[in-house]
Amino acid sequence: MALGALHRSPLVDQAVERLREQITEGRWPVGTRLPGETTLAKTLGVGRSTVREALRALAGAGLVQARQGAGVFVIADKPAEDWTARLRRAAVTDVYEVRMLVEVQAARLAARRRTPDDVAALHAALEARRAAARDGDAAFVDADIALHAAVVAAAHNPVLTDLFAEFVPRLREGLIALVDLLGLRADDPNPGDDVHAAFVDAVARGDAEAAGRVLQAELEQTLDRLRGAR
Amino acid sequence: MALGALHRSPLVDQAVERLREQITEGRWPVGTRLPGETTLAKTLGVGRSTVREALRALAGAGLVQARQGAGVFVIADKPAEDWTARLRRAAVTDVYEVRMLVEVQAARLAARRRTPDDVAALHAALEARRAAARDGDAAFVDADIALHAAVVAAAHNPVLTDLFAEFVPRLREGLIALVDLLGLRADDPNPGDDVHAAFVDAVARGDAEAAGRVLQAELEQTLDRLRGAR
DNA sequence: ACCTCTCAGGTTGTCTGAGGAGTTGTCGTG
DNA sequence: CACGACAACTCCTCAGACAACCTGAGAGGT
Repeated sequence: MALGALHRSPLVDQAVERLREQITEGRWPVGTRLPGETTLAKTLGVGRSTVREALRALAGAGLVQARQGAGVFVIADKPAEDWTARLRRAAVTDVYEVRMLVEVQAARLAARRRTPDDVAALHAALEARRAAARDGDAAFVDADIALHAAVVAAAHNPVLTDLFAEFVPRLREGLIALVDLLGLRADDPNPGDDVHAAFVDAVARGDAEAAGRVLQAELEQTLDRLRGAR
Repeated sequence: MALGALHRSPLVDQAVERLREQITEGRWPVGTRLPGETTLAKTLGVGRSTVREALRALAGAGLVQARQGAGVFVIADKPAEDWTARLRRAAVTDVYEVRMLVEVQAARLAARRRTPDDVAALHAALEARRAAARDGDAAFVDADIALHAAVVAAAHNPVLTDLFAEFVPRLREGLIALVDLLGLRADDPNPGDDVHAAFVDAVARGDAEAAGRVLQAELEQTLDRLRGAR
């Protein structure tokens, strides 16, 4: 058997495949407990270590979760769900609105938790945004987003930082289109500089209230423009 | 050591974390070979089988690939994981904090946009939460989360709704553990009922300010408890 | 009848030792 | 220089042992 295969695949990989199939096909629905390792070893015809490694691989893929003393449980039945693709499908205004909700609160947190390093990074990002005034729309939007990302980073919550990062590609798309469509930089190549400076200053001072208020006003204005431009 | 849960994490998970870090931080760039199993076992201070399982988990996540006789090679340096997997790896407190930021703002939006149908759904969810006071901790937490999800839904932003849904599994886990650990329902089987009622009322009245304030106070209290229970 | 405690059985977690199978670089030989 | 044998490395698989842990059943008390 398997004469045609150039490489006989390791037993672990075969076990992973067989287990994954049975999970996606609903033999073990989400929430149920899998048979014990020794049982699986017998039914699959392999050693217990092999079964354990196969289960680890599935755990790494996010399909199962082991709880010592209790068993191995199915926690998902589909390989993955791409959140960035989900955002791409959504309306820009919806994405931007959520970004606003998140970032305004993040700014409040940042004003309370920022370190001297954060403040330095913020000022550097503000300067970079000014320097990008000479460049094209894409580069300017990138610098703008980098400044906002620096604020979020100053909140010191890894989940928050990663969440914002998820939004970046879609925001970038929408903002570049907006700048181009409305000619926002026609007369002033560096729009919103004063607002951003005031905002950075509020975070640096630790004034959570002002930081949230200024940022919300700025983002709401852009959101209105996005709604109008649709 | 406090990898992010309320229980001690297994050695395998710790090994996975340490290896993942070093990969994402560029110590072993894409394409390079990792040290051998025995070497890793010595440097990580664990047994060989533990290292093997950790490597399997990373392989399942798509970060490395093993070739018999040759070694284990890095094939990607960024997680490429879906968002729920990311949340599962994060600290409960970090996840909860972001949830708080998002939901407080969502509540403000909901107070402005809620329809009569939304209000009816909110009242139904509140009743369901009261009815669940008789049930076990898991059922009660489910009812509680369902109420909060109903509020987010009333904001009428599909991205926001889906985002909250991503948080649910991790929140559920953490909250059930918290309720159990602190015995929150020991004397009162329906804790926080008055606060939730006031909150639903504020949204129904369209009082965005009150809705945000009440919810923030409630969530902050729980967050403090989570931080203390760690 | 209800509650609490104990305990036994089953489960995953971890380590060790032993071989098998495959790859790769070295080294001697022509 | 070309080539084949080979040794040293790698991962792969199994078996066994013990520890840590969870769960449910049953004993015992209230």
